[in-house]
Amino acid sequence: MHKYSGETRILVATDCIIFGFDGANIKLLLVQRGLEPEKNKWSLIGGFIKPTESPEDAANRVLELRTGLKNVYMEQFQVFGKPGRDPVERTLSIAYFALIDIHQYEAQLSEEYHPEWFLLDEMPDLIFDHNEMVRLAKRQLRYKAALHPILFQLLPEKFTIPQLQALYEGVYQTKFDDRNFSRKLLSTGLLVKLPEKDKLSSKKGAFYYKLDQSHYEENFEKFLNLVPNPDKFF
Amino acid sequence: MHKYSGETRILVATDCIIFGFDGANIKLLLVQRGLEPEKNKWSLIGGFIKPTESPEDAANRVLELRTGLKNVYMEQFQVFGKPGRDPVERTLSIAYFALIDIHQYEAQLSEEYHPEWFLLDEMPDLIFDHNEMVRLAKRQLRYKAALHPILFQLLPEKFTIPQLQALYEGVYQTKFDDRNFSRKLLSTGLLVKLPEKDKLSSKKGAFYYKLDQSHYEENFEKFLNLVPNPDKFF
DNA sequence: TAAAATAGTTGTCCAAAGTACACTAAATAA
DNA sequence: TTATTTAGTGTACTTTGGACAACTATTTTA
Repeated sequence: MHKYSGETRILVATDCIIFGFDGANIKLLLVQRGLEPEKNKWSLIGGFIKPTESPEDAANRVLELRTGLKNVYMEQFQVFGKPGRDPVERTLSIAYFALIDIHQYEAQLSEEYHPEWFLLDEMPDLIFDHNEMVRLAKRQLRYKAALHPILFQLLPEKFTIPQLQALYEGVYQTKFDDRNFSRKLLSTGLLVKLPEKDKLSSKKGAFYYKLDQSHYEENFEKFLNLVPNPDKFF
Repeated sequence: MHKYSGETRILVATDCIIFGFDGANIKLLLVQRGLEPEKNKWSLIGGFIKPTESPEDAANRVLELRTGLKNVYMEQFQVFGKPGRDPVERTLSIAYFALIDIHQYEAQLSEEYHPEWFLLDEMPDLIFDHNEMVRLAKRQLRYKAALHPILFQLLPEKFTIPQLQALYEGVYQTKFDDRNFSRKLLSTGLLVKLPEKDKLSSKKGAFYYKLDQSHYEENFEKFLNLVPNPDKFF
């Protein structure tokens, strides 16, 4: 089974930084660690890679196991591998980040592991180097969202322009000009206007939009500029 | 020593996609694999992680061991971890990409492992999934170089504007307008003009420039736009 | 019925950046 | 001295980005 001789095999885990949006705030999904050391301390959702699965498969399996979540937008983020990062044993972690619409997945959240959503500025201290992972993932989210339309992954299928703007404003912790924002947004051609309105959040009501899926996929790699002066936020 | 029980430890390697520039062409540094299977077939520079070193340390150690190269610009790129990617044994590879000035490091290249530089379009077939790694790294290079001034890492300390332009044209396989290119470039404030000229490549001679190092480091994260319509190249 | 709140459109002004192309400058070679 | 080659600047036009004003529309509440 060990065919390359003289080399050391090490434990490899995946950890997932899960960003969610509930329509008003951006949150992070955490669980309480189930084993010693640091049992019951808060942590990212993670677990070890099995011999027959790819890291992507592992990340998805662990995510479903611990939270019940499936078919979630996820991308490989970064490897954390300093010796000593896990005090128990040398462990390498492949970090992923995921973006989800909190309401859409609310029902699925696992009873067994009771994961909880935390506001970004009300987060508990995390185990190991997970605080650092989160810090870097937040930065990465701002970076990538300034270039590509990934934040749509945080919204329900139908959403309003004010909702989308609130989301961007949450990510960048700033206000954008409504008029310029909606003008830019509509000019991308990414959105399809629906006949219905959302009447909950305002008196007038805001029209729902959905993504033009094929246009979205074709243009995902193209640069977008919904965020003014993005580099000042990193 | 194994403290988390019931989990499988796996081999972890680093592989490095090393881009070099010799003043005219972009090349890739490859070595011939020293062990079975696929012995003597061309491969990226890689090796296994030792128990006490971080992945970054491993990548640097392996790079120095196999090529003699030290203090090279390197960044973490992507993990390749599909089971079966190495037919011998499950191996996970953390891929890095490195950028170097070929002439600067020419003397250091290891005799023992005789690595060789290949033009991108004259590359031999590589072992395992290394062809795919190279394909993705080329794409990543184009992506990142469109946003940040990383290509300077491929040039000697003193370089001319025409050299730099040739480099960009090599990366994007296209021609840029000389006049606009140099004007954009100089307006970044990244360059310091030197009193000497390079008289080798032209009659008039082109002034040497060097990087304003502190300005470079401060602005590394800022977006730059030396490449017109960058997204058409991905 | 009027005031208030939010959604959404349009327009204007200004600055900065992108692009095309003509031109000048410096050195060498014939 | 003149032609040639390559380096680098200038100029004119267009496009885009961003700040902000004005106005309309729709519904609720006082």
